[in-house]
Amino acid sequence: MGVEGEQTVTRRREIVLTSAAEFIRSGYAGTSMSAIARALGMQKASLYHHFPGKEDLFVACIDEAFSGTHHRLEAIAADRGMTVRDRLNTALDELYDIYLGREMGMMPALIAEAAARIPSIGEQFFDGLFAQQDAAIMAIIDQGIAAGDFAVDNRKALVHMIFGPIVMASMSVQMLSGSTRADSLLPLDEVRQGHKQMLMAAITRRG
Amino acid sequence: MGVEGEQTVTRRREIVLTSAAEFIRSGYAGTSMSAIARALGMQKASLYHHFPGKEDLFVACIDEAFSGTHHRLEAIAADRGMTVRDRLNTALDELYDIYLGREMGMMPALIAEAAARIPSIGEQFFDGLFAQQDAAIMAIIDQGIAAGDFAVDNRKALVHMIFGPIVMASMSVQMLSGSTRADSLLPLDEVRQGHKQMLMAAITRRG
DNA sequence: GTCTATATTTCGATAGAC
DNA sequence: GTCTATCGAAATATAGAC
Repeated sequence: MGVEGEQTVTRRREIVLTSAAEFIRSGYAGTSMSAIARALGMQKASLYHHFPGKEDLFVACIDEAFSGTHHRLEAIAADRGMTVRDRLNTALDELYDIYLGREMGMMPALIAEAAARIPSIGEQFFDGLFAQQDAAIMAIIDQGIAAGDFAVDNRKALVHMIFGPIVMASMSVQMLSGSTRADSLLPLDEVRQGHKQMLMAAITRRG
Repeated sequence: MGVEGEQTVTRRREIVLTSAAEFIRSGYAGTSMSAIARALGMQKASLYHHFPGKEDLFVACIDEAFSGTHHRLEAIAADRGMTVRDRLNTALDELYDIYLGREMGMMPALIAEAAARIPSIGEQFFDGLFAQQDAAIMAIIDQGIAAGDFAVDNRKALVHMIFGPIVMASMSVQMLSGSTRADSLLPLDEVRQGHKQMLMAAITRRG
């Protein structure tokens, strides 16, 4: 691949990252192609040269947001230099860092919103990229079950108890983005530590 | 209050309920005043006779969605005909029925989206109507703590572990609204029962 | 690959008759 | 209280020069 090809890839990725930030802040319908072009410092027509339309650009944003996370979780699951409990703890920290650091927790809400306009998008990502993240986390928990450390009654519910509070924290951050009292109303570190501790307690095998 | 007044109240409530359903399905920016008027079988100009603008109509939808829930939870907390565990269990069922029955779990996502356009809305409802629901649930849990049945380390995290999975389930329903495999991909009853059991286990005092 | 200019539709909101 | 008609702005998307 030559220099031009690499630059094209970089440019495309730059567009996707900027677009994702705009979608996260203003929603799918609330983000215009003009606003994205403005944030990139380019003209709207130039944006349409890289992506055929708004829907395609949005799908690219979802792929970008979730594909990387999936692989990072799998790398943690494969790291046998840690105990299973440490692997799970590291994976949960990774999820919090990614979901809150880039406000990626708004993505499920965005997809739910866009699903009314782009029918295929909902099932495609619930059963695709979401399922991959679920599987990566559950793989670590299955390691703990095999080792006799963990016990899980309801796997589907556990997934919701892992991702639900993280997604809700991200939405709350967005909700309070214009508030000066955001830090006191939503103590993120406290919620994060408490969430991790309650999760660990919930799956730790007793006896 | 005369007949005309009552009809006006009813008409206003009818508009709010229909609007809320439209906002939930298509998002704040994605829902036009024309679409709401069409769903009501009236003209757009008639809609503007009842509400001065889209923002005011949206705020009315949020109030309608959350004010009733708050009072129903408080009624459960005050019912001493049940054990504390049964009160909490009933309150959680009430939350699931309301949040999933009317897809009210999309409201936090809607408010997060609208917060970028209506700056006051985020803090107002996080610190207002949300906080009232949190307090109503925590009041029941505090009854259990006082009775020696429950023990809670991190109250903020517990609130996220109660509402997070419910909100996420509601968003997933929206996400899969166009899917024929929704029931198998998202077994709502299974998730609900598992969530309740894990919550109960997490706050039950041991020893 | 980026630009200016524009086509077409839809948006929130209003005026005024009835 | 509901309607028809309409305004100005902004939306997605395209045409075509450079």
